[in-house]
Amino acid sequence: MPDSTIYEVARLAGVSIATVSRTLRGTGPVSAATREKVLRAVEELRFTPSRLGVSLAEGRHAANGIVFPDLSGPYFGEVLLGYEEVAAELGRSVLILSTRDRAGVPETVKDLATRVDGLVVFGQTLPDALLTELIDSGLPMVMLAREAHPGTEAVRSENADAAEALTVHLIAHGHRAFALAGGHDEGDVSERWTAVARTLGEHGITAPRPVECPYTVEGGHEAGLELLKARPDVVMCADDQVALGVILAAEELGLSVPGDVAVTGWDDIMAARHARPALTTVRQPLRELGAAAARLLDELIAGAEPTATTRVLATDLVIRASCGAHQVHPPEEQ
Amino acid sequence: MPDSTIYEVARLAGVSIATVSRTLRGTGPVSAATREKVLRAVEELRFTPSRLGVSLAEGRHAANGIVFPDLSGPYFGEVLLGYEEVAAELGRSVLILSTRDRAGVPETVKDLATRVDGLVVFGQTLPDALLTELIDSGLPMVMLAREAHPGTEAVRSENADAAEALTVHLIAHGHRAFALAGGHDEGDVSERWTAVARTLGEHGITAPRPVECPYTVEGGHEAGLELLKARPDVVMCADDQVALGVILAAEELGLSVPGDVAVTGWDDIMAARHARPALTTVRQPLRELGAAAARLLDELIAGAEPTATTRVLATDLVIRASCGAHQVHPPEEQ
DNA sequence: ACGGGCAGTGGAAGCGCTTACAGCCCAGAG
DNA sequence: CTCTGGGCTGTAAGCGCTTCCACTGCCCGT
Repeated sequence: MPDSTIYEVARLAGVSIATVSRTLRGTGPVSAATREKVLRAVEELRFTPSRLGVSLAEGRHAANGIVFPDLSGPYFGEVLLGYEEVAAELGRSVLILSTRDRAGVPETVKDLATRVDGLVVFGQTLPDALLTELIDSGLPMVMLAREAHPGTEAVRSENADAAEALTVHLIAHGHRAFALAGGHDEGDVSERWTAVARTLGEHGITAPRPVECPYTVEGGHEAGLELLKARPDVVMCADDQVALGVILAAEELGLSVPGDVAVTGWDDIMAARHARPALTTVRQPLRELGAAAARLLDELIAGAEPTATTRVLATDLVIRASCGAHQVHPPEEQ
Repeated sequence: MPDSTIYEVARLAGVSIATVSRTLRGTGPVSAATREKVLRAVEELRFTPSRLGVSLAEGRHAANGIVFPDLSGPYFGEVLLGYEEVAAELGRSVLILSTRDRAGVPETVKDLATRVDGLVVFGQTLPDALLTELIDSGLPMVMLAREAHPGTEAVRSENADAAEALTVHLIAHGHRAFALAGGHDEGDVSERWTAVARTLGEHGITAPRPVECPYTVEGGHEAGLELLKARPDVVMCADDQVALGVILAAEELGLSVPGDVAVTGWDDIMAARHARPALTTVRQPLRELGAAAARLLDELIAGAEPTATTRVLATDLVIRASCGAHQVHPPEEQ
């Protein structure tokens, strides 16, 4: 049962396609009688305008894209959720593209770009050259979890202050031998490590070099086994998953957390709260991140000039047991 | 800088748009010299064919949709990842739609339906009437985590056998007073409860009515507070998040898990492994679920007749500490 | 009684592409 | 030296919709 077209509706209603279009979109005047005929025909034919036709004529897709590396952890999923929700409110569909471990990303992204009115890209996901090419093509873009590129808007969550606060907290607990798990030379994580290093320096402690590892439990586990040989007082981790892996490694090595070694994460994923020991971490407003990106993109699509400004969303330090602050909290609310 | 069209390329290359199209798609013969001219023009104009034009002419979108309730837990994210990966391999984009707590779902779904060649729908997400309407419209559809609807294909993971095995395991551990957290009258969960009830019956145990609750940690927490008043031996939960909530509730009530009460989950999400006690659960092949759905949908789109068959993917019983089997496992691999 | 204005409608030109079909030209066969 | 058959290319007809513009009556004011 092939979908009916506006022509069939027009014929059945005995009017022109122009009138059908006007009736359905509420643009231009249509007499009550005609409107009635058209609606009856639409009903009978179960007519739904072809998106392709509409988009081609309107010159817009009414769809947004988003590019992210992965969806495995809770991080991207939450952001995506916030993004999709706002996009839906704004009447736009959402096309997704995951790049992790995938070949042919540039081609796929370019294809995606032809299907949307604008694109949100997670910081470290796309090579700079590709980014520039997309921007130059005039596609509205917003960057997530990274500083704005010229010609874009950006939104990320606060890193430096929280990192400093966390570091100060750890120092106050008497920790001196720091280890950092999960390195990266750009984006959110590097900002945090920079702030950590500065803060440590201010307290006369030499900052260690972060140990590279994938942002997964397994990655943290391996990095942990390596790092813990040096018996640090505390391992600060790039994210919660890495931290969970480090805790696992500590258990394996017979080290108690936080007794022998403290561990901290970042993000405050669900598992952080249920881990034992519960994870000290920094809560990011993940959903708001996605929502903000969707709104910024919408403005850009609506014609706003890109200002290359980076919005910064506030984060919260969440102290739990894994850092050695033994205080017990009442059950937390969602 | 508006994108250039095939007309401009044709003009610049001094040929017709038909030749440009043939050159770019590799359909029909084109002389080497002409090809060269065209490619040079394409290069110079940075021409990319408009997806809209192509799709309208081809009569297909080269895009798939997927409808799911939420992306908060790890469950849907993993499935989505598997889906998107396979869809990308098949050269199709993915449009997503989340329905959780959202008004106007029918309209939004219908809009989505006009943008894709086929749709994957999670079981309990859409009302039956809407489902039927979509199927009747001729849209290829596959159901996820639910029995096939007439006119569709379906894929879900095994429930009954695993539920029975889990129940038998718990009975063997001496548990007799069962409680069930997280009810639902359709889809995966109800299949599990049915199998649990049957198995309990075969052992002379009367099955309790499942207590309804949202499939979240908070939902499990509340249900747990309620359920645990009756001091069951074991609480079987609809999924891992609910189980984590129940464990939280038990802690609050001063009950030790699994000492005073055993708890089991379902899904084997990441947090299940890192919870203390680690959660006994059933592992679902989430990514494979999504991948299988994508492949089935592709066949349907390619013209295969829907058989209303439900594929069943195998699951694994994962015994950890929370059910009272005190054996210690070596660290698990991903 | 007459002209202006406007509500209501249809015609037709795109939007950017694919592809059936027809035409042209040239080499090789007869 | 014709004739034929490819190889290559262009023309044009869609694909389904929006919207500008022109046109027809009809109501009203004067």
